[in-house]
Amino acid sequence: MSSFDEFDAFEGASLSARAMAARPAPYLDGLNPEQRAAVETMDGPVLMLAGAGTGKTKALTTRIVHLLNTGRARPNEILAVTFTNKAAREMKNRVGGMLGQSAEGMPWLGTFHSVCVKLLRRHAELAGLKSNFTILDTDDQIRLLKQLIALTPIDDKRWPARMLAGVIDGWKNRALTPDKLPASEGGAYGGYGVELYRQYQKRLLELNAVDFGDLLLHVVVIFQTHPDVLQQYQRWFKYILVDEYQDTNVAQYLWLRLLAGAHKNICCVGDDDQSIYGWRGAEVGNILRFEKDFPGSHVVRLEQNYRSTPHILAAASGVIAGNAERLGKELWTAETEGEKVRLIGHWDGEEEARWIGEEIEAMSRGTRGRGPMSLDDMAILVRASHQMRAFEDRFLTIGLPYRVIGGPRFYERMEIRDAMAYFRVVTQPSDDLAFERIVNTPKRGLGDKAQQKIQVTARENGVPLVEGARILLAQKGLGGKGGAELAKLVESIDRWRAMVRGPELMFDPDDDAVLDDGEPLIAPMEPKKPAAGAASHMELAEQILDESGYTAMWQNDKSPEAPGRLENLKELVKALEQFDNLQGFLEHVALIMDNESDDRDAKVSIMTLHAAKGLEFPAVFLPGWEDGLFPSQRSMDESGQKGVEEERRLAYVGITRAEEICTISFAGNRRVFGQWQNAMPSRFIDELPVDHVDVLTPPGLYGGGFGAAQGDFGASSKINERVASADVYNSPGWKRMQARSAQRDTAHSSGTRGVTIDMAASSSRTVGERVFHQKFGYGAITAIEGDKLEIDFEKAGIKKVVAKFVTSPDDIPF
DNA sequence: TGGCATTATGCCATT
DNA sequence: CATAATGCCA
Repeated sequence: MSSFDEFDAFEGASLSARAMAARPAPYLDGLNPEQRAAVETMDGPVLMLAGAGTGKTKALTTRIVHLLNTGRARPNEILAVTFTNKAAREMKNRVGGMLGQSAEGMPWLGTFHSVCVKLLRRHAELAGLKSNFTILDTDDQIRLLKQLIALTPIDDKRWPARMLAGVIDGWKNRALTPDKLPASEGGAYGGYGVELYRQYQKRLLELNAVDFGDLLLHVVVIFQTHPDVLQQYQRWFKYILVDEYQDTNVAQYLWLRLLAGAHKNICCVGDDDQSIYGWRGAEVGNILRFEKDFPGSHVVRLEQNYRSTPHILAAASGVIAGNAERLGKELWTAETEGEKVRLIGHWDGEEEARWIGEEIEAMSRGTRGRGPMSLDDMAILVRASHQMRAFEDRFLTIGLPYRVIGGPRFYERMEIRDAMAYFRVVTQPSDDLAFERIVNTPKRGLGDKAQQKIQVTARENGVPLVEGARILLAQKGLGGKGGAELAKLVESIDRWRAMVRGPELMFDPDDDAVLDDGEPLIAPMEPKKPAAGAASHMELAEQILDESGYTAMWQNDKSPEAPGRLENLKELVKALEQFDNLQGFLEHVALIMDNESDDRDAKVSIMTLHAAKGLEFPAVFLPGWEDGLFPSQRSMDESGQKGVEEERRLAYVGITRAEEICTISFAGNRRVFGQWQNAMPSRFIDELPVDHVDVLTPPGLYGGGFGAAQGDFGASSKINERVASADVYNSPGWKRMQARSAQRDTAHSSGTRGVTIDMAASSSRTVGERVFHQKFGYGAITAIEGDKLEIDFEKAGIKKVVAKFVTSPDDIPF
């Protein structure tokens, strides 16, 4: 029983009686009028437009507490969904803190995906699954798709499986099942997209597996096709809260609308200016349309910012004002003090990293007029993860402690995935993908040929691969070393499977109980089996890794990373401790893709702008503000003006992370693909309101043009102090910047090292460029005449084609 | 079948 | 430049 059940307000009271029992609500006192309105407007649809730093989470958590305190709902009758585990965790902690007890009693507070897993486990059979289905990761997904593509005439060189995965994901985000796809999608993936999608879904069911998109999609389909099931949940979830509503995709939107359809007690919190996930299917339209979707809704605007100084807010506002479709919010603050946003240009990316490193050291020593600052209070927010390297390199050489947030994830490491595949083979008899992964890892002399035989036998008999292997062995179809090894493996798998703790429910019946009229929420369930004693899942895990020879494989490996991998495996087994069984752990890993490092040492944080959403730091560095990098060329190519707007929102998110000091920088030259390119300052820099910006003069730019050779004042702290305190908009730097943006459209090159490519010219074709043509395939441009290109195609020879029929090799020709 | 060298390709962001 | 994928050879 959860601690919430002892919460005295609920004891034996009927809903109406509970509702009337008004209790003191001291927690409301700390709220401003708007926040208070967002909390107290409990019935009916509410849209909370919450700008950055306006106390959104506070309002949201207080609302939950208020719902509980006024007896409107019991803890397990509130559905609260977020996008990230971090957000869910924070909400749980804060609600728990306000109530003075653990919030474990809120089973339906979680991410969209984790809530959907719960729902889907209960009703798996309605989707053609068993309740212990596996959640595939991207790797498995790609591998499966590759197998299916191999059965079609499609050339997977030209049409990579990755792309198909993206296409299918897009469909799932829009809640489109194979038979609901509009005819316009028929041409996707060389005309085979729809059929491959259909087969992929079929194969997933056979494997008793789902991918990420399926978690939402299956539940939506179940709700749509089983009104009785939907109705139960409509009644069960008395109040619905949604965080980051601007990030919802079509599937999530439908899901919410279905669940809120009856009582419409739904409170969506979001900020259209922070919608930065369009590329993964988020529809800003959802939030823009809220009032139409839910007639009679209350709209509350949280605009008072408690985070940043006035200059930082003004800079952010100035940038975001460039966007057209906005619901319109203007952040304001009661604060009056504060530094302006700092802007500085550098010669190249390394110089930028060096300067930021020195700046951070200066701040942490407190030599900048303010007291010493902890490294924990500083962050570098980059547009693309590859930008992180320059900083890592630099910080390693100067010994500046840093942490990369959202870097390579623990659970994505090879050894962890291998180990997990072993666990999956043991717990999931039909998990062929896992079996394929481990059958020859460590090497067992089972190469392509042997694996093919297993596949064929399995297919002929219509059984999973492990069983296929068993049959193959019985038929003496595989001799020699490989045969003996395979026999040993199958034997081991049998032994491990016998040790797995017996079957049990994959969901927790305590999550809900009975509806108000006494009707059980879902059909009666088998009771949970008592915990088995002897062989714990941790021991089992260790045994599996040992007996399979997997541990030995790394012990015998003399590569430098082998010890680290063994260490990771140990950590993996240790992590098992927190779970009741292997299945539970596998699910955790599939869903919780973040690695919280609990190191206590102060470190600078390096992360992407996307990863920074929801965070704040006293000092923020925003490097790499160059056209093509930020806004990213790809985003602009793919989505045009809409792309630029999303990038602009990203800029807004970045600036609003800063509490006191915000430093934007750009570099004139940057190495991309091992080649030097020169770049122009980001168009967003022009949009910064001059009155709120300090232009710093970079070291190395005294005298001479922007591209002039740099002086060698590099590490001199004296110079740095001068630089840091420079306070002239009329500085050479600023003028130069203005000049540079004025000549934006003029072709321009000024490099002194290596090749320079003018980024502004990249929209048109150049001789020698590699391109792709729908019909002729790949080729290189040999000549350009007006809008016609002469191209030497690899397969089709030299042809003349109209320029608009060719694309860059990595673009998607639909 | 497994190891190595060469070659093509990619550098957006995530549950 | 760095890695994944491919092809060749022992």
